[in-house]
Amino acid sequence: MGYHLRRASAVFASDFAAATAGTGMRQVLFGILSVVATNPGISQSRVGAALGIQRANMVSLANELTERGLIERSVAPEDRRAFALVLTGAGESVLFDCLGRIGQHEDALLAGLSSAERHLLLRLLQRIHAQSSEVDL
Amino acid sequence: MGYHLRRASAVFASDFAAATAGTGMRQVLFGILSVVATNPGISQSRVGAALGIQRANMVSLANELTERGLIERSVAPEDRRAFALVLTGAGESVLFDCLGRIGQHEDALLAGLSSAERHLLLRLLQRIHAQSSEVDL
DNA sequence: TATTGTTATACTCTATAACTATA
DNA sequence: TATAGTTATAGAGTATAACAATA
Repeated sequence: MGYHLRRASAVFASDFAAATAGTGMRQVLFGILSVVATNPGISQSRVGAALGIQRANMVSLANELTERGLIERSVAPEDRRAFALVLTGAGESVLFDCLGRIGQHEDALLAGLSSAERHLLLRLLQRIHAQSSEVDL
Repeated sequence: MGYHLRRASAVFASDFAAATAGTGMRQVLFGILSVVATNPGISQSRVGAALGIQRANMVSLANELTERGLIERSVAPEDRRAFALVLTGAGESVLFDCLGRIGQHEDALLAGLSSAERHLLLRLLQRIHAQSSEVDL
């Protein structure tokens, strides 16, 4: 099972790269943007916990998104150790653009599966990684 | 879907590491051993094509397995450019040992899924990555 | 004492280009 | 000319340890 998950995941990963070519997006960055979009004001640590990214590795990723003007960091009022992350307008556009591109490509990849099979697959995968996730957002 | 595949795959990857701790095995190496085991005499390139590993990256991986005494390389009689790979006795033991460990751990990870759900998940994953695979062995 | 963010570091994985020897 | 294996190299992802500021 681990093997097949690994291979299927690799197929989607290279498809992601093809779908978002030219946008400078990567799977990790896209994941961060998504989490920040649905949880405005969330801290770096919490994003990392949700996505399985270590605090130390979140730093350069958050720097990258900040330097590109896709997110903004401000000191969290209730905890001055933490940064509150929010999407900028540009960040929202990039996220929206990528969601469209990825949706199209994923539809093509899943063309061989019926709608019922897709939903089933999605739910099974969720059940697998939900067990092991620190935080669910 | 790409996101959930990525996360589920990561869960199995870290479980693989835990299951095989101390054996020096990694997912890539294990994959190579498996393919060589079921296709004795296969060439490095063919292994790479089956597993999605580039020729250039196969070199150091095959070196590593050879230096550990898990596989043997011999010049292929019908094509002197290629190496024919076979498992050594030690390679078979390691593979067998890891298969046992991984089986146990995967059973635990999939405890929440019925037998029917596991088979379904496996078949759906196979159908996804079979489309994009160069070689099926 | 614990946690947030940070720096530094190292290892694995992956991707590309150029070389050699065989075909 | 095409392919198998090789070398060198660079980028991305991930993991750990140690530090400052704040809780």
